[in-house]
Amino acid sequence: MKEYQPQEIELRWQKVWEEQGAFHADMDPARQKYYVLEMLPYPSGTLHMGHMRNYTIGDAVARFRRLRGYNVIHPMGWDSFGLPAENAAIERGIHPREWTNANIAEIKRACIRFGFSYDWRREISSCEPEYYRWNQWIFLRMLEKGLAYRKRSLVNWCPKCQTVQANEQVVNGCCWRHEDTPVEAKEIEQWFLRITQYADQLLDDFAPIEAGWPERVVAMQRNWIGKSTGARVRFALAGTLHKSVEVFTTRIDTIYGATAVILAPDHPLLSELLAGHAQQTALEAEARRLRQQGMRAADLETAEKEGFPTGRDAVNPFNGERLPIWVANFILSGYGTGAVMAVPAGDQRDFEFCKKYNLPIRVVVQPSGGPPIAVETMAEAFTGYGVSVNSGAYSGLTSEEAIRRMTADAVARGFGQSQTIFRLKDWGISRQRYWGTPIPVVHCAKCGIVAVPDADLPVLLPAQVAITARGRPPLETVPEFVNVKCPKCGEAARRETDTMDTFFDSSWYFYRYADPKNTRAPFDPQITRYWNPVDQYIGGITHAILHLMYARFFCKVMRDLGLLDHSEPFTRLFCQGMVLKGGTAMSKSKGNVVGALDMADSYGCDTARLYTLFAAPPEKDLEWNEQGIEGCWRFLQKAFRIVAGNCDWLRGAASAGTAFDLGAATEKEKALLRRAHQTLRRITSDYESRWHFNTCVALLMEMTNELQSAEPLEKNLHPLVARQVLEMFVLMLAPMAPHIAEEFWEMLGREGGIGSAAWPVFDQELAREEMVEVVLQVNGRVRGRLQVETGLGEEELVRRAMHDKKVAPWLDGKRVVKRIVVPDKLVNIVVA
RNA sequence: GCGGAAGUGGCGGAACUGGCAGACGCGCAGGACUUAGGAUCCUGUGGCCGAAAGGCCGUGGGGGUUCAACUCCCUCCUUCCGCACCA
Repeated sequence: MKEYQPQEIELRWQKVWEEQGAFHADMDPARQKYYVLEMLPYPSGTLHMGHMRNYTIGDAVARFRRLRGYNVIHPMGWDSFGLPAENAAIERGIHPREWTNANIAEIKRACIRFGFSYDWRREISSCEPEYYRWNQWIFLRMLEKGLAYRKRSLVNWCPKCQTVQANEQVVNGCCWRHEDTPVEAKEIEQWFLRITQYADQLLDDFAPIEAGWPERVVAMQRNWIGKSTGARVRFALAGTLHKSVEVFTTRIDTIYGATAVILAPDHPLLSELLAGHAQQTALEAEARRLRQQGMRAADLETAEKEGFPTGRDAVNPFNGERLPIWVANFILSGYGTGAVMAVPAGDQRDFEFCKKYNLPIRVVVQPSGGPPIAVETMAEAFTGYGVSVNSGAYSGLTSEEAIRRMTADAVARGFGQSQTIFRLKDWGISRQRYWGTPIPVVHCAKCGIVAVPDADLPVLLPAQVAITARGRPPLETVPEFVNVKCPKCGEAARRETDTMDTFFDSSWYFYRYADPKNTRAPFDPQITRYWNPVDQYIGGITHAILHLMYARFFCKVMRDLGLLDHSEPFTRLFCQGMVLKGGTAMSKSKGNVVGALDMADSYGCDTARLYTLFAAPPEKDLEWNEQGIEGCWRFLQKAFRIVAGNCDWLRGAASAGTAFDLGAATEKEKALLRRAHQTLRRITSDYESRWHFNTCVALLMEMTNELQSAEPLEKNLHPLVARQVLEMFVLMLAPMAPHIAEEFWEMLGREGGIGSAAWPVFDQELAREEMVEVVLQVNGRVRGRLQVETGLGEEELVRRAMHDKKVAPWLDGKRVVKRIVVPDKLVNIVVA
């Protein structure tokens, strides 16, 4: 008998698949499409089971959908621009392209070795001009629409990356790549994308797809966008005629309780307010200190609220009261107007600040119901809604009503307006580094910023550049790149030397997969109309905000450009858990990496794939256990022995051609058919919707155990029964362990490969149990069990239950109060 | 503080709309086959009491609803993740 030689089997089938183009998918309007996508990887050096888990899940889904008859597109490509390549280049003295392409080759080799069913004809690599020219094209369309613009502003500068990072790329005040290095505030002129213009859509468009997304991702994005509705109110500057300071508030109803106005330390009005102050210089220095403090976001939690009075007053527009204007470290210049009205009784931060500096506190909202609040005994602010008090004509109104009326009055009297603000800010995409897409504009002394004409795209990234990490764009050092003629006036001009954030590249790549070779457009809208949106996207939670929000933004922009007819790029999103070793995520630096190719060498990739699916449900973290994988290895061994031991007689019996009469089936035959169809029912729903691959594997293990106990099959089973059961088993196994499944299929004498097979058809009749075990309870406790024929009537069930010899003693001398019957499952007799 | 997820044997985890808690696998124990086994097969494996039959307890703690609760409600505790002075 043949032995299970996974490496041999796997390499053979991988070759067959490649020769047949088994995973090539082409547009076919007659067939229903299914787009499965795993987040495209950044080709860094290390490759471990953590990566492979992501692709294994996607591959199981893709292969299952193919068996179900869908036209499945399942592409793979490379997010190949980016800093690590450039840093590696600096360290090793090789070109980023060389480093990147070597890594791509390595990952691709592993993907092929794991048998992932990608359509490699659609492979893309974002560092190739064929791809990034369309980044430039899209950028120019955004420029035309006013969605890309240039502005000077404070940005997050990572000293290690020597470049700017977007707000989304700053984690705990540090760069997402260097979590131990705080970003610095730097004022710099750079390119922004107006993502804020889509803030409302980014929130609202979740509604139809939300069910298919992990809750926490939706919650995180909502949180990040941070919509807040309130009012902008203008406070006149006391002692001036027309000067004023504006605040934003969500609680205009508490304005009678305002006892100060507080500005951010870098509020633009501050220098003017301090002009002429006796301690002007000292206070300006103090403001600078507070501002620096604000940048260290990491220790904000413990940061004490600090501030100082400017000596100037503002006038409450509602009652004319003069309020001192303060400066404080906890007011953020980038949010709202960079200034607030301090209402200590109604806001905990204001409360703490006013307590510390002995500013007055005035209660203006009383909770409706419950004891009234008194200033003297107040331990914390009351931030809830209630009833307005001490608020002039508005006293007695509910908070909601007061907000409505006071906002309306502020508008009518000309010192306020209702306003919605967002925490989300525009996306800064300029990077002062080399290995990225050149931004296709020219700076002309005469014409200003001039777009590179479409006909001149791509603006090629020069190959020969001296890359050093010194904080200036490396492209500046290439005269033949920088010095150009202005496309408009023809005079000498300078080319833009910043490159794009690589998140630009990955914001639309899933459209390019649909039409990867297009030389006239990023993609043909006719083709993306068929393939997109992505039906199932799979990737790590790390991109919950970053990539996933940018991609949603791009989708909406491209829709408005007339390129797409949908508003959301990913109908369903799945975030897989990490693979851990020793409790932490695998990483080269921690030395706890389980190499993908090592696993393929020692167990074969089918076992490795099966184990990653079996050891934990896919959304949970998975602790890699060397002993655990043995179980999957044994399972495949066992399955192999069963198929190999029976394929000869089965193939011989195939020509017999007799029909099988179910009526004449033995108990063993019926039991196996029943098991097969029951397994099919459960596994189909587990593959389709629940994604509990761990239970899929468990079900197949049970089926194998049952087959094994029916050995010798030749003696115990009619060949048609054995064949049906084995073939069902093979097809159900195929999405998870595709190579051994192909081998089985062939061993069983089936031709054309699993690619031409269809998912088995469920047979209700065969799945039906003839006998069931009914649990007998007395007062809810199990006291006995009963074998009965399926569908037995309630009356009869109760009768048999009460006469059961184990149940009867518990009923003895008791009065039966109630009888509960769940047909085919349980009888519960309640006695008193 | 706000938002999200989760607490089940020695371990990873099952239990679908309230109906047998612990499927499947790992590990462990015993046995079979064997020169040998780290191969394979069989049996057992939540805790306590008991020779056994059987009984009692048991899904983070406490309370509740129900004939019946891992599942629903209240409350508390713990862990993980995200955001964090957002006005």
